[in-house]
Amino acid sequence: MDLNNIPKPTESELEILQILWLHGPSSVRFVNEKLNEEREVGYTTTLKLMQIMVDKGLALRNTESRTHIYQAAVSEADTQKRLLQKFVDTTFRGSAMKLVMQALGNHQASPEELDEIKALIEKMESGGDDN
Amino acid sequence: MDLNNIPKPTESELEILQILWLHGPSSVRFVNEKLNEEREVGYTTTLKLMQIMVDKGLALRNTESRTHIYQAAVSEADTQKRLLQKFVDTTFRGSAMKLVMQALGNHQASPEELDEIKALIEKMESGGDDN
DNA sequence: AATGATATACGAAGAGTTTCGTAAAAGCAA
DNA sequence: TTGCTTTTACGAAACTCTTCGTATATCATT
Repeated sequence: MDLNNIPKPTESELEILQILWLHGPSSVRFVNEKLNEEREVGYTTTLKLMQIMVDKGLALRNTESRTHIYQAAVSEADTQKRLLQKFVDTTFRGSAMKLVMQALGNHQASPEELDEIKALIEKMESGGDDN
Repeated sequence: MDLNNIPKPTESELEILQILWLHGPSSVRFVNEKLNEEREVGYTTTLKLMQIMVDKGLALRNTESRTHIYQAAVSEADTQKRLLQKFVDTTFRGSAMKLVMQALGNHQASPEELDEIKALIEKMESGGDDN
């Protein structure tokens, strides 16, 4: 696959990335077991997906030992940012604020979390040009 | 398609829904022209998609005149809510607050918008159970 | 060495999505 | 009526994603 220019991960690939981000470099077996805590997936299915991810540049693998070790090749924060951008565009016509309001309204937040958000807003309102 | 139990719209279907939500009941030609403001799409491609959307229950159509008129069969708010829920789960491991923080950080908001959010937070902090 | 377990490689089937060519029907204009 | 345009209907190709069967290689155990 094209070095540089890494594509958007699919649903299944994102699930695997979540595991790699959370647990660090992992074997296919480990990832497959984690996936199977959520839903049934065959071992070779997971293997194939992870091989494709390497091909796409979403993951790297170390083939020194017989059991190959895979790791994420894209960062969680960057990926979230990219996917969020696209999601805001397609689902909220680019209005991040509408999304924020929806998210705040739908999900209940703890007082601590709300304070965190308020703090961020304060910061944005004071030094409110850059970023 | 199954009445009731309407599936999640695909990317292309969502694009079309956006147009229908924004402009109300529309002909295939109109929708196709709007789509072509963004990217090149053939007329029959748009037609086929819209027919499928009727089949899935995502859209309704009036066939009284020769030019059929389509309208969204699902509301914008409900759809956004559904898609947001799924997006939070898959991309932010269920943490709506992380998503909110990201969205606030990435996109610049006007003071008015920030105030709106603050107002919502105040409301949540006072009467903070229901909703 | 032989057996069994575990790993990767390969390829292809099946489902869903997107695209569009072609045909048929309906309306319009000369 | 005869053609030209617009519209819908139909079906299939192209593409992507997911899944898994089968083959092959590697390792450990006896």
